Amino acid sequence: MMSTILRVTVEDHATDEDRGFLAGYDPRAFPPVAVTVDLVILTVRDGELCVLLIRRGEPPQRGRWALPGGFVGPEETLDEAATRELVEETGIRAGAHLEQLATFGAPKRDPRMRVVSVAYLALVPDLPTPIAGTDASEARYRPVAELAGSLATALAFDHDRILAEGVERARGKLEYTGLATTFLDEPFTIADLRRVYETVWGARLHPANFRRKVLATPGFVVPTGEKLATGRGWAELYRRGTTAHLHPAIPR
Amino acid sequence: MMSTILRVTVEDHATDEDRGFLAGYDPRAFPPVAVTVDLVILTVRDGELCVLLIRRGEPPQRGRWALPGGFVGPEETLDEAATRELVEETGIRAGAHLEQLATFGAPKRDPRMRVVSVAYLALVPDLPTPIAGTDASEARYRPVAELAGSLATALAFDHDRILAEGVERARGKLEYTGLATTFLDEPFTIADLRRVYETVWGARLHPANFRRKVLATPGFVVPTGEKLATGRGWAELYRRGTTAHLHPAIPR
DNA sequence: GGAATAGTGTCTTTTAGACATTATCAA
DNA sequence: TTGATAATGTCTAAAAGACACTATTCC
Repeated sequence: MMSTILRVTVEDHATDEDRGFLAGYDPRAFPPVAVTVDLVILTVRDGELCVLLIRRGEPPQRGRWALPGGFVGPEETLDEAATRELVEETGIRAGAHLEQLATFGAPKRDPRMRVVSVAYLALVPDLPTPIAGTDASEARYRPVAELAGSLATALAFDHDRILAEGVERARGKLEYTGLATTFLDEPFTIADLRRVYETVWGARLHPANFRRKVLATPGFVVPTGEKLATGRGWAELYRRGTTAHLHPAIPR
Repeated sequence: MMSTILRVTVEDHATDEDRGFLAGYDPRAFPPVAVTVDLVILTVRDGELCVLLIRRGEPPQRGRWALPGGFVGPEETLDEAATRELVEETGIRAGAHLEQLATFGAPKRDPRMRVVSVAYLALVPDLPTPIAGTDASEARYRPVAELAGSLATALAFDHDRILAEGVERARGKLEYTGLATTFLDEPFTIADLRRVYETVWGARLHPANFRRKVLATPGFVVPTGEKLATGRGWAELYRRGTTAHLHPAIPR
């Protein structure tokens, strides 16, 4: 699993025999394929789970909303390409979570040519303002609930399905990891964290039991010792912990 | 998530505007990339978790052990290519589980050219005898424990890492799905199922508690009503259920 | 003061973990 | 008969679910 900080190791696997063999090798014998990364960038904003979409400024599918993404450079690893796209689209350099989601490569998913897209899932705090790129006429966070199931709001290519897998992955990850904290700006309250779960899962959680579970999990959140007067009452403030695995999981 | 039975939907996303745009489009403008599928085919044999490996009969990396795999055909989806490879290598057509694992695309992972490999994970019963393909001089199930960490037994390319991710995915999946049954021939006993867990996890499980947990999970196993005199004592026989999700998970 | 939310404590239910006992079959 | 394993039942510990209650702050 890929973590917030990427460690990239590229090894050259060629042997001496290989190098002789490779002299007579023609890469163009293979049918042309392009490899891209597409990003499902999720955040929680105003009590809604939102995804960063761009409106396509050029054909194909001009004017349709789509997931941000782009081609993988000749010297880039997949993780590097995904990180680059995340920075380009959101400006975020730290505090986000990025992991490979799945790869989509149906023959006709892009009309231009065979395009194999490696999808990545990013969880980011609400802070960032999206940045419109050169090939995107517009970039916006849009609530996932607005997009679900409606033909009128269908995304370009097969991005509806990629988004659905990303959302499902994110929902599952909250159960057994501490990644919900990556949706929040620091510091945050236990209630903030609970609202993240409630938003992503679309379900109400019992405040007292949720609090007990979170605080009983070592490394999930770190108390700052400070208190915040917010709305009615007050609340203790926390920062992100270093949680790897929640055991047992938070019941959905 | 991909299940045992594949449902493949390929859609053409081209619009009218796209078709005009595509007339002036040159796919060869992109640097050559090949897309392959590599399979981590796991089974439990003689109390050991084993993976199907082939010995490479041609360069590059001739003579090294590697995961079975091959190029994705121009008209194939990724799932179709993985299914085809699984059938070619094992002869299995039903009863196995196949899911996409992760995609590996570091620039120099294959010395021939940029190769992006979509790895799949397959869980199969012990039945099959591996089939050596045209480009494989030999095919064998080899215990995963034999391969772990030893430089002398390192696999070709980055297949050690792919294997490691496959094994870790399989271990995790046993916790919260009923997929352990796909390692077994039907019918099987609860003890057989427990030995699958013990083998994959490398840990001893409490027989009585394991039995209670499995039988308390609806749809995990289906009793046949028959009993088998096996070794010391006797045991009731079961078939695979239709379990989707184990809740709560089986504690590792 | 009233309303809303944060935090604390406790009781019940469920499930895992551990263990004892019986049943069955092979050597 | 003895030993090994399958199956059953029971006790304990841990965790979730539910609920009552107090504390604090804004209106």
